[in-house]
Parts: sequence; structure tokens; C-alpha cells
Amino acid sequence: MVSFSDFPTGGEGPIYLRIVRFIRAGVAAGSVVDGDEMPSRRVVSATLGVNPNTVQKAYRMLEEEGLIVSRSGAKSFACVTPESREAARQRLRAEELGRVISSLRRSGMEKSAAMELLSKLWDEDIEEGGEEE
Amino acid sequence: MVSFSDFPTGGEGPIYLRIVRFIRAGVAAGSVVDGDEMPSRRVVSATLGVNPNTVQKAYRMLEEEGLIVSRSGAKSFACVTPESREAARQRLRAEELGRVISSLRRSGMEKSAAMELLSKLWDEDIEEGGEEE
DNA sequence: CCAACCGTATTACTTGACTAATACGGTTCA
DNA sequence: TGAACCGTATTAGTCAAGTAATACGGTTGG
Repeated sequence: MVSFSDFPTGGEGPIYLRIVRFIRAGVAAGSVVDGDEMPSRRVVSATLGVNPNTVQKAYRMLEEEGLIVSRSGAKSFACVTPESREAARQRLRAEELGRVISSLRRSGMEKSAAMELLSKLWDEDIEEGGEEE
Repeated sequence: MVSFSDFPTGGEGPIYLRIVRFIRAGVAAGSVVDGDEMPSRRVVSATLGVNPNTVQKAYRMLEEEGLIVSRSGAKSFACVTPESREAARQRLRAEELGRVISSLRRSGMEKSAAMELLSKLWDEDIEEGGEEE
């Protein structure tokens, strides 16, 4: 059973995206494996203190990414293949990259510095955290 | 006198940012030089068919960037130095870079490919244009 | 079967970004 | 000086994103 007990307290962006990120990170790290039972929308909503529909929005997105499967009325399960796992990693990287660029847009950084920063953040194993300029 | 007669019809994003971009591009390209008289908020608003406050928002941002100077009651003028001109170029580049990354986020690009694309787009001389996938 | 759970759809509320309407005070020049 | 501009501040309307409230129908296990 996938657990939300380690769900980070803070974090940036809307809740539903942080849920998506949390599961993607679990898939990428291997803590979420194929066939794992997902906690129900209501259970997660109670755990995080949000509305079930907010969780549903995240689960829907995860399903569209192929990371979970849902049948109406029944429980949801993780659906992890080598391909979807690699895709999850790529999406996490892309998010980091996007944040870096957002910072770049607000300052007038030079190319070399931008490339270095980009390379550095791309390589690092980042799960959570990271602040603005 | 800076002219808005060449202001692009279409364009992406909010109007006030397109105005900022338009002037920045003028500064970067040299069509807007130091001491140039800026058309008043009301004149530009009439030309573009928007509210004067929308133009004001853009002018305010340009002033914070040091590209124009405004005195309450009097006309506004361009304030272009070699430094501010270079900063305008950097900001235009940063916007392009930001758009590229937005595309990257939607696909699952690898680091090497992203770095190459980033490097390439950073070097190229881009003034206007650029579309999404 | 049927109660208890599940996923899902519809609707509404809240908030921030963007734009507009309006009014106020400063500058300029005949 | 005063009319005609100018920049500026305040307020309100519009719209999309995020979240919540509620209800509906499907699945499951005793």
C-alpha cells in the first residue's frame, strides 16, 4: 500500500500538483512499485486535510500519465513499467529545469552561468525543496 | 518619438507584457535610443485599443527596469545606456529561454538534448516569433 | 442481498491576474 | 493664469485556476 505519511508539510505550488509530484518521486525512487495499492481519494484527503476532489484531480493526472489505473467503484493501483518509471524521472527533471528558468527570467543571468546552474540542478538528486532568488 | 505603429497585432501573453517586450525589443535593436520621447499613456491606449492603465502598468515596469523615466505631469522619455540596452537584450533572451523550457516540461527531453537546445537558442539572435509544440 | 466502501461528475466558492472606469494632482505653454 | 495635456492612484469588473460541497452510480465482501 502506497503511504502518504511521508508527504512533505510545506512545498510549492498547488496541492494537487504536489500530490502528483509525490507519487512520481515514489515511482522514480522505487518506493512505489507495480501493483501497489493506492489509498482511496477520501483516505488521502483526510490525511492531507484537503477535499477528495483535489486528490481526484491528482489521481486523474497520474492516470493520464499511466502511473496508476482506476476502475469506477474499485480501488486504484500503481501501474509501473520501466518506461513509465523513466518517464516519471524525466518529468521530475523537467520540473526542476522549469523552476530554474523561472528564476532566470527574473534576473538577467549570463549564458555560462545559466548553463552551469542548469547542469548542476539537472544532475542532482532532488526530491523536495528549492527556493526562489 | 517612439512609435507604436509597428506594434504586432497578435502575440502571446497579457497586453502589458507585450508592450514591455515591444519597447525592450526596440531598445535592444536600436530603434529606441536615449532621450527618445515616449508617447503618452493615453495616446498608446488609443492606438492599441486598451485602457490607459494597461499602458501605465507596462510603462511602470519599463521604468523599474531603467528603460524610461517619467515625471508626474510631464512626458516620459527613453533612458538607454549601454548597460540598460544589454539588460534589455538579456531579458528578451530569458523570455525565449523560458518558452523553450515550457515546451520541455511538456515532453520528456533528456539532459543532453535540453542543454544543446538551450545553448543553441541562447546564442541565436532572436527578436520576435516562436511557437509552441 | 446490502451495507460500506470505492471512483466520478456537477456545482459553487475563493483568490489572484488582467483590464477597465473614473478621478485626482502636476506640468506646460499660449 | 488657465486650458490642455501629462502621470498617477483608487476602485471595480472579468476570467481562469484551485479548491470545496454535494450527490450519483459502481464494486466488494459479509
